Amino acid sequence: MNVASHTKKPGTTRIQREKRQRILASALDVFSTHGFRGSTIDQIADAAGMSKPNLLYYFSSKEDIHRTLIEWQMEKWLSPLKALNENGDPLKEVCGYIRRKLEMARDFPKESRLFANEILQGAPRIREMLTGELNRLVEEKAAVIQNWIDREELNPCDARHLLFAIWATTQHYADFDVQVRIVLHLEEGDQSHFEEAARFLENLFCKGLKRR
Amino acid sequence: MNVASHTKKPGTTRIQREKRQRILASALDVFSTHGFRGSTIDQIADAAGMSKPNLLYYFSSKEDIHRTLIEWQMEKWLSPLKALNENGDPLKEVCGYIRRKLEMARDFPKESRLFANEILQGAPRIREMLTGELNRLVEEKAAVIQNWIDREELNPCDARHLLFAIWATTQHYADFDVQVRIVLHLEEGDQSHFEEAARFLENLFCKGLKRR
DNA sequence: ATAATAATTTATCAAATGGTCAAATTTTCC
DNA sequence: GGAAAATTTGACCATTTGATAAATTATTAT
Repeated sequence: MNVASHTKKPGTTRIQREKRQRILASALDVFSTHGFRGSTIDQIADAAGMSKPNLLYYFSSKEDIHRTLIEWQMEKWLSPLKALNENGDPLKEVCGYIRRKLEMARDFPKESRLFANEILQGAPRIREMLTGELNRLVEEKAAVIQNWIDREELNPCDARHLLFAIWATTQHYADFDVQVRIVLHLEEGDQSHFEEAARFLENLFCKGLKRR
Repeated sequence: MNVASHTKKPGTTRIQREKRQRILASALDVFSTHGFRGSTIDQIADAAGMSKPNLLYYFSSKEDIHRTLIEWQMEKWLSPLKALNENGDPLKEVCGYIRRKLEMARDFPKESRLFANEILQGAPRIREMLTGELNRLVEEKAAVIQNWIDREELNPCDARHLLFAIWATTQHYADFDVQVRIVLHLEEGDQSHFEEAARFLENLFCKGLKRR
């Protein structure tokens, strides 16, 4: 009997675990470059080197693959903000957060584009995640930042808009990679601009946040 | 004989001009929320209140609609940067640019998402526009900014990364609107946060750029 | 009014797409 | 080695989708 289609996660067997991983890796490739609707099961199956029915033996539908993928990536996605430590030095903490986000954009651009595609198109499949997990985390960390401001360790500013600005500027290097490379006249593999970006952003946000 | 399918632009007739406009307006709705591959001619035709074959009487293909739409929006898209005046006061000019971009994000979010979708997915249909028109404009305006820096009227920073940061932070409010509204607990139509955003960004970039 | 032209509809196609199923093959376990 | 379970395949199906052709209905110019 078809085990995989009953139990969504398990992967009891070695083969099941391996194949599911291979499929998710290919799905990340495909979904991140074409969005959900623009991606086909055939594309994912091809990329994973297996037939469509075979792929559908491991995941019950296109939605199933997408959902599993998003859940699988969610922790990595939120981890940089989770690491923001209220007991650390405010400026250092914010700079550290920016650095981590920028490293994510450099090392995991597909993951960034996966979420970008989804949110850009109205987040129909991850709404609950935004109103739930993300919202709680932002609530918590915005309070931390507000606390720093109240204690006069940071220049007054809206904590949530600060988070938006950090997300936007860092993710930009992953989500709009094509444009960035064209404007900076960079080759495909070149990642030298991430150091310039880190310097620029650290400078920008530090000047904006440091009390004098 | 079918006029519209021969001459791409004209719209000699009143009806032709009006219908083509209606189609482009609907296409903006659809393409901006689903991306090119995720959108169907049927969706656009429905939104425009006409049958698919009728729509294809005015545009020869899905690509044709998309290309025309992009070309039609390109000037609006680039105009805020074009207005950056090298003879103005540097800080005022940059702040003005940020304000204009933010107003665009507020008043034309669909247009923003249209381009965001396209670039996010590798810009397969607007590559030439990026390597051509956009690149030239950025080249010109980056030189203007570099000039201000050389004359010590602005704090030293990488002009291109400054442009990225301005694009990212302002467009974020259009492209990731869903997320922004969830995090800020806003209703669908509410636009009050744009004033907060303007204050925050002006403060951030001014502090980052002003010489002391 | 009427002929010519423009606009619209209906019917239709071929390809693509998400998904199913039974049979065949391979792997696992005793 | 062989039974049972797991995996893979190929053939199939119903819809969707981009697109066309032909027939029909407005419009417009004379």
